[in-house]
Amino acid sequence: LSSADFCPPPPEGEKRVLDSELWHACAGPLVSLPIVGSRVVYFPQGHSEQVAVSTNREVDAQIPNYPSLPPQLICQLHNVTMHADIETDEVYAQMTLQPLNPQEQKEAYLPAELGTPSKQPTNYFCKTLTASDTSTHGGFSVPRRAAEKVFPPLDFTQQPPAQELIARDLHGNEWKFRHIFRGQPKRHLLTTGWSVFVSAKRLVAGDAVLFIWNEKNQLLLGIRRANRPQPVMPSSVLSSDSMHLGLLAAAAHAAATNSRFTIFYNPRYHLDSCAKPSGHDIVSFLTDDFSFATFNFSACPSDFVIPLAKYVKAVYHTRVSVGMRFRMLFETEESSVRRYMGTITGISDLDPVRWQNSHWRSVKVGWDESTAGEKQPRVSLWEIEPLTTFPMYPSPFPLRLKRPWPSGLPSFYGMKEDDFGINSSLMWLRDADRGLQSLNFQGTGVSPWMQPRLDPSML
Amino acid sequence: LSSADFCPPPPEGEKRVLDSELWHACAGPLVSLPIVGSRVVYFPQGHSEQVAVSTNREVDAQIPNYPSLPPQLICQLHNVTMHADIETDEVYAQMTLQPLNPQEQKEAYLPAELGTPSKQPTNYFCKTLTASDTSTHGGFSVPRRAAEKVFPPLDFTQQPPAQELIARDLHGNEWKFRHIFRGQPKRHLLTTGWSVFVSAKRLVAGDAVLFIWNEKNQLLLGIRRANRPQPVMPSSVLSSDSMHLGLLAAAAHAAATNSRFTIFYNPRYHLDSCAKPSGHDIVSFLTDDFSFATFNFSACPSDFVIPLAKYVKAVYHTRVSVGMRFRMLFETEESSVRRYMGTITGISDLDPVRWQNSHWRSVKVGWDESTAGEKQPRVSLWEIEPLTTFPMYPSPFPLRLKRPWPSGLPSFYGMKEDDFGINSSLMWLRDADRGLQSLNFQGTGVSPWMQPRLDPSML
DNA sequence: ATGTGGGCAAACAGCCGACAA
DNA sequence: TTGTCGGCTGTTTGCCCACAT
Repeated sequence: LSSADFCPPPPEGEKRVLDSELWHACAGPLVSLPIVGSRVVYFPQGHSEQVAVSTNREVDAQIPNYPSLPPQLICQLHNVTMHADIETDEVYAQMTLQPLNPQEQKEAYLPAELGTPSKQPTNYFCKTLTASDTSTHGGFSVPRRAAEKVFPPLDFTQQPPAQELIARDLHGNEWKFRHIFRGQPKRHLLTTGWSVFVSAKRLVAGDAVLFIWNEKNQLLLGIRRANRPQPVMPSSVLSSDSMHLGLLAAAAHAAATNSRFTIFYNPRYHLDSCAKPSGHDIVSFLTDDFSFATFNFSACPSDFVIPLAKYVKAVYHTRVSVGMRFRMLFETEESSVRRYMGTITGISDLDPVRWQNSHWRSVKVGWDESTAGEKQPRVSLWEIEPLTTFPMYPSPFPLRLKRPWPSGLPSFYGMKEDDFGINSSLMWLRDADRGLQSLNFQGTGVSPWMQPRLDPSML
Repeated sequence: LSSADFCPPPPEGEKRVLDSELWHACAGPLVSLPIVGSRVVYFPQGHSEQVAVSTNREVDAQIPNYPSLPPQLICQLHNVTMHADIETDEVYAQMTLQPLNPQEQKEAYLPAELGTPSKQPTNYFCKTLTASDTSTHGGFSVPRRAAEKVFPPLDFTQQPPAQELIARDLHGNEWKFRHIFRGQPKRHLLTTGWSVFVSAKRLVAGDAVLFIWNEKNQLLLGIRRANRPQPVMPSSVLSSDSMHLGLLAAAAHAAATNSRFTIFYNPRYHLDSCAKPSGHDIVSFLTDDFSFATFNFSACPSDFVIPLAKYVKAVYHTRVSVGMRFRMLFETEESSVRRYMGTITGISDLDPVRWQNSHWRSVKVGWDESTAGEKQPRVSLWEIEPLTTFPMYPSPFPLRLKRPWPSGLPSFYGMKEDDFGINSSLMWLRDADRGLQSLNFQGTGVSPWMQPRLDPSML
């Protein structure tokens, strides 16, 4: 790191604010963070999953339950800070949550709390590094369109045209590169300075780099490592069991005292590593669907902190049932998004012992494409976009519900709804969740999840 | 790492057993591990301290107490495994502990449970690397005596005498070096292969390397990094608060259910980073001292899992008081040990709120040497070796005790003691601890710790 | 006894266009 | 359009000894 091509970040005060645009670009198009000040739903179960992945250990069955800890906590999101691992540049976020008491949950909140979809920057490009790019033999071959879009224009009166680029990474470090247009045929290359960057970041072929030209005319530089087998280390600080206990204890304590607690969210640990989905029967089923143009269905595969509005909409305002077809967004190799289609094959608790009646990954799914064998066989309601193949209003038949959906509730997010309407909806939500947990369906022979809809008036 | 001088470890089954001798050599002469199967005392408070150091965060005052969790747990040590960080080679140990119920604590145990002092290997040497050693310009200059003692003898009929050495590190990786005896004057050098090792381990001048020639005629190779400012990263997995909660919850749960739990012990995090000790009054005081030749006082500065026998001896069979002089072992720069002297300046709770009546670092001390300004101002009873300047038997005066030390108890570790004697001692120990916790000294104007001795019959 | 530095040769890093996919 | 290669050159690595401490 002693090369002149690398400059440490300027002091610039105690805490430097990490560039949000770059963070999101590195995190990928599917990762969105809830808005500070908004209400979110926190899933200890999902958090536990992430800790399990990051410690590379499954949750020990010995770990006791916290009976007072429900599967989800409605929280106020007090703070979100974006971070990047100093060693690996891995992005993660720190969130401060405060569970809301019933009184606070009643208070009105703005419908805008759904969260802003992760907006990928426009002037950017992302290239997966080739063997030549990472070899010490040469520099970095810049795709032509990328160079023309993202880099400052070269002075073509020079022979050869060249300039010095200065790019800033997530930590604010500056990297200098010689950008030259030469060769036969002509091409854009980064030469001097490139290998210093590659070795400092320990990039290998298959990793990707990412350049952004932002509104302030700054060049930003990020990396996205390939999904190589995670060399997750067993932490050496705390046993994975203790970590799980700590996560649960922190949430339970915060819930009991309505005090703040802090969690780390690592978007990298989304990535699959799940068993193959079982075979599925494709059964068509009818439903209605309260879709609003403003809703963003681009769910993050394993977000365990999601906007409350998203949760409410998915759990209480969307009817799903076995056999129903759906779409879900995934990130492609080229860091764009595409939809995969699948069919719901079951609705049941992921962990009936520890997390009964949790909505976390309660939907068992089968994927249409054979290449989807590595996708999760279980998703959460808010991650999928049910397909509506029939007219939405009115619902053709009530889906085994004894009575149709209570009027007034579907327009939960309607702009014309008065405060009382919103409050009553929230109260109902709370009551319904409470009812779910106290119900015992044993002996009826049918799991409550097999019913496409739980009407609170049935309880 | 693509050099031919490095070989990955052989498969050799699923789990490779790390070389104990090498681990201890890297950990240093003061680090000893309790014996598997023995009884130990576990201090959540000390564990918490280590987590605080490793996460670089102090314990949040908001963290709730676990009222059911005493400051120390008597446990059976079921398993100890030695580990080394795959990135840094930092050594640490994993221990499986099981809290004992009162019945189990009564059962007889062997006096040998004090633990084996860390036996540093005999055929070894440790050298702090110079600028020349770590420069790319040359190799490694081996001290003459070290080479003659640890390396296989060279064939001096060759000109120059040379051989290939193969050394194995903590992970079982093999490193090949050319060992040559040349130069004017003649000296032992490691040339080819050395720089690969230096760069792979990221060694810098000031770090130390360590060669062992063991009984199986294998060459082992370890490193000990200099105490450079720890670049402790904030984990990005779990918040430090949650970690503390997890640690406490794991211990509390294990204590409540008498089930096993797992902790990591990192001898590196011993190293000071404490505030300067306050000024101290040197007050001489008299005491007696039940010293046994078999006892090992080489305490590890911050072990939070210590042999039960060591705890019992220090807490119940050693009288300490303010003003008393003591010695304590420390590791020197050259990785040997030396004694520092000091004076006890106070005895009180380190954390009167969270950990009342804990023996953890209950002794405030002042150090004789001015260079000792960086040493801990607080130590635990079992870490120090009180100096006996007066005849041991009988005690000149009873130190404000209403009655002398109960007969029979001092010979706790005596070989002639029958089972009943041992059992009654343990029962008394338990009762005494319980009594301590239930007592309330408020209003008496004197802290219980200010009394040099707590006689259980006083309670 | 051992740390540092000059001399020197071999290896590597790294810039170039040629060529092919 | 862009990945890889041979050619070429400047820099670094690394082995040797001299010399100083």
